[in-house]
Amino acid sequence: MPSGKLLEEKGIKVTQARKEILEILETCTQPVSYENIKESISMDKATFYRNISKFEESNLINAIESHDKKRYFELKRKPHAHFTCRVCNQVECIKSGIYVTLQNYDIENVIIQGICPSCKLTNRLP
Amino acid sequence: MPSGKLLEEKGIKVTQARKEILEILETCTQPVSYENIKESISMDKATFYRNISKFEESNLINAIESHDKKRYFELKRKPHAHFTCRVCNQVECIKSGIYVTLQNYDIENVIIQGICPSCKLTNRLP
DNA sequence: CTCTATGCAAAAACTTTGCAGGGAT
DNA sequence: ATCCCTGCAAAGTTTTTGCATAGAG
Repeated sequence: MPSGKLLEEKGIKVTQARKEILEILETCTQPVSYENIKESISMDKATFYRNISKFEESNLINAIESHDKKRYFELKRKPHAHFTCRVCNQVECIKSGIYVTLQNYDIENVIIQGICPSCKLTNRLP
Repeated sequence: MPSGKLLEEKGIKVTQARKEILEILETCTQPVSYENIKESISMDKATFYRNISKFEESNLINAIESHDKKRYFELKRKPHAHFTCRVCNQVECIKSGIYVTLQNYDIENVIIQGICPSCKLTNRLP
């Protein structure tokens, strides 16, 4: 979906900065931090974070906190879980069937922490 | 278990500060941040965090990142999941049966994010 | 005596805020 | 003209580091 449409649907004013952020998020298959994209986007960090906040309020994106104290963002699409590796700090989407329910709670995201296969194999241990 | 014993077992030198941290962690039923306990403990934050790092290396504790960008710590006891509320930011242990497995990954913790029953009821919405 | 732990102050890292200027309607 | 967005710089928050002193064995 064109990013302008997505914004209009949510009643968010369409600006260049907002379209750029959404286009990045639509392109990426994994959640990204500001650091990940600051090279490929011409935008001040204040603008980035202010717009991210707006997107969060409008329920457009998820934020995932990693061990490295950065926040990683993704478009809300199909619900799925995430894995964060405590060695390499990467955040990865886990599409395979993980279903969690908790009575009386609204569940918005599930984050699994541990060591990813690649770090296990190469013995990049903590 | 007396906190001194726990330290000896792990080959960590026993000090007053370390015993105090462990005693707090043994007392608390939910994960705590430095801010949670800084009133009830007479210890510099540098000492606190340095010892927390040591405990993490020795696999004595878990750390959970919350939406508020603080880290919450707990003794490693029986494996269990955690819930973090994105409204009140509290971290809560979930004892009920949540079992997650992922081939080739080492899973160390599961964090469920969303809105807790109390915030749902009182409509303390984001 | 030696080696590690502690406290204080300063640094670091990520995110947020204040403010003035710009754009869009 | 008004309202909100943007960029820059400065502030804020949590955690880490440097350094001198204190403490344990």
